[in-house]
Amino acid sequence: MAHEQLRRSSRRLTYRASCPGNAITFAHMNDIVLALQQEVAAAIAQLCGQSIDPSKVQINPTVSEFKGDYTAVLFPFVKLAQKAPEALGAEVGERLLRETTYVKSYNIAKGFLNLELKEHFWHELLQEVLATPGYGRHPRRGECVLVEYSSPNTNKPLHLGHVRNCLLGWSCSQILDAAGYDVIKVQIINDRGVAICKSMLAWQKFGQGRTPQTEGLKGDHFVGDYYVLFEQKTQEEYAAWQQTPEAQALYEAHRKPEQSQKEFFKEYKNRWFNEHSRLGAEVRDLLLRWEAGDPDTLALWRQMNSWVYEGFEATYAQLGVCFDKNYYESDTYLLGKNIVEEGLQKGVFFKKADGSVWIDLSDAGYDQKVVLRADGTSVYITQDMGTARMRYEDFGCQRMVYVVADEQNYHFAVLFETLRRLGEPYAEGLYHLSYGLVELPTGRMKTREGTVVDADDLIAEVLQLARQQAAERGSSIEGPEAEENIRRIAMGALKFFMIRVHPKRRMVFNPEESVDLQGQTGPYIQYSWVRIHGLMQRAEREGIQLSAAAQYTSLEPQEKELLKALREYPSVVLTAAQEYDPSHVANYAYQLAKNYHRLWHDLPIFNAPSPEVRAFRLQLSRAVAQTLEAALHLLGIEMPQRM
RNA sequence: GGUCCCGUAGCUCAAGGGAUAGAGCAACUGCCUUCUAAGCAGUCGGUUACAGGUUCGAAUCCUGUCGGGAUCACCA
Repeated sequence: MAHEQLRRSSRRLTYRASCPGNAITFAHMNDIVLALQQEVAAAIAQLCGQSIDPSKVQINPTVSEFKGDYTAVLFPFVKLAQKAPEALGAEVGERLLRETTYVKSYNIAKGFLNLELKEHFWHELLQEVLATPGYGRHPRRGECVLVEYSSPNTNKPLHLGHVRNCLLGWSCSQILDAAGYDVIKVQIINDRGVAICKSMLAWQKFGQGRTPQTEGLKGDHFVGDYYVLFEQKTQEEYAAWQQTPEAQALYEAHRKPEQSQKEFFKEYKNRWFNEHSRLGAEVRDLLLRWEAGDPDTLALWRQMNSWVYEGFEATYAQLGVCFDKNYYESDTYLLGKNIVEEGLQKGVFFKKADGSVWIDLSDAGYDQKVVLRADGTSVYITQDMGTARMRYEDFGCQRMVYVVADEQNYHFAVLFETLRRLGEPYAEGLYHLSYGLVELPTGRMKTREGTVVDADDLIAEVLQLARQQAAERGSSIEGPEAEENIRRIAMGALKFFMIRVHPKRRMVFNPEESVDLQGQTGPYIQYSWVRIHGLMQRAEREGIQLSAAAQYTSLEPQEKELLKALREYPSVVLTAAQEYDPSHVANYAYQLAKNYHRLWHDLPIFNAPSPEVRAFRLQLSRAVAQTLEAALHLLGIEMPQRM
């Protein structure tokens, strides 16, 4: 099957249009940016005599070249206030000094009003982070979101593309959960059709009763091997057929000018398979028997699929993903016909002379699409309509997210538009989380060329790399704990590598270089956590009191940077949820870890010059560790105890 | 050909319309007798594909051009 990952969207369904949650912008209380926005808006409003929307006031962290912590951008208001930027800044700055309890000083550079905050603000911020259980998690909204991801075929093992799909789907689910939604995770398993019949037939003919157990193979690989074997045998049959007089005659009769025999037969293969191949005929026969419910065929089908599921479960367990419900194409492939009937009655669909049913989306920039064949059987989109409604009936989710590669953008655009015209109640909440294919440096992965990167192989390789690096470092721990640490590091590296790039981007994976463990990586972030973990253990051992922290008054820039980063976390989660984009969380965690590594290097923590500085830095470290752990948890990355 | 997506350092990627476009990798150079060097710091590397436009301000928004990809099945 040409498309391993059966599913797809369009950006025309923008978040804003489809997401009612967008209106709720929860931020934790006393947020400094919200407060500054309001104060600045009020100050400008007073100056120019008309009300200003606080959300239009842009507040940024001050760039390092200037003195200050946060900067209000005043350019947009100079015309309104009819003052020079500097004068406007001075008036707003003075008012902030007067009216607020937290602004210590200000300075103006062009239209930028740089604000320096008083020390007590930083202490309060730190205490709030520490005192908020699940800091960064948002209140429950009582709204349900269903996320579909993975969507495997049962004729072969999972590959690199599925890994990206699973990691995106999982992290997106975690992020939506943290943003306050009730998330249902599902997969649709493509368990029927020609592909699995090929594996079945090959096993029947050549398997000689072998099983995954007798061969010592994972079930999905075992079944996949028969799929490959089928393709090999077919190729052999085709090669032999090409030598026959019948084939030669066809070539002479139908060749295009200048077309070589090789090119001709390459093009002719599908037709040959359908019209001449003995194996092709047998597969079609098997599929017919499956559809007729032949008991032997169904028994074989169940047997082979159960082998595959065992294998999938093992891979999912390695990836740390799971599902609340599985949907099977064998259950859903006949669905949607009643919807077609409704659509005809509503006049959304129309019937052609041959009896096939269509929808005309040309006014929306799409084509006419068939939704039911002339013989009354379903097509892909019919099933998807049926499945969508089934899910809505199962869970009542107003929003459903499909994590599917971008090659299916058109399909999902059409599906969503169709459901909208049918007036389905969840239609506005449909979203296709469309991600770019993972490519190799040589281009797209191709089954036929044997360039598919297998998921299990990939995981094994990264594990091996992490093990090797741990050995080189002369790890201080051994046994099961060491192995668990290595597993977390390896998977952390793999997951961060896949998630940190924007979903929509195609990404290139170079198996030669594998996955880095240094630099901008998962282990880099884990390492900063491990450092803190070590400090905390020591603090506990030595019974260090942390209550003196508030006595510390002259904060270092490195400390403020960390606190500013901590403040951002809840809004990062929200943005990631709104945009269905886990890469925001990944890049945030990296920034936070980077800031911490710098502080670690620049400033003594345990050996700080005074007990209150030590207490403050330990508390700050704890807040960073807590936030890093929470952020990585959203990506499915666990922390090793030691590195 | 129509539609959609993408084009940022040699490579892999960041950057809510905001100040001098940032990281990592690769190459070179420093830093372990102080909390773990899977770390830190430095050097090198950019006309953000190109041309216009909008704006106080554009990698970001608009138009066009060029380049890459996907898709345009009564396949799933």
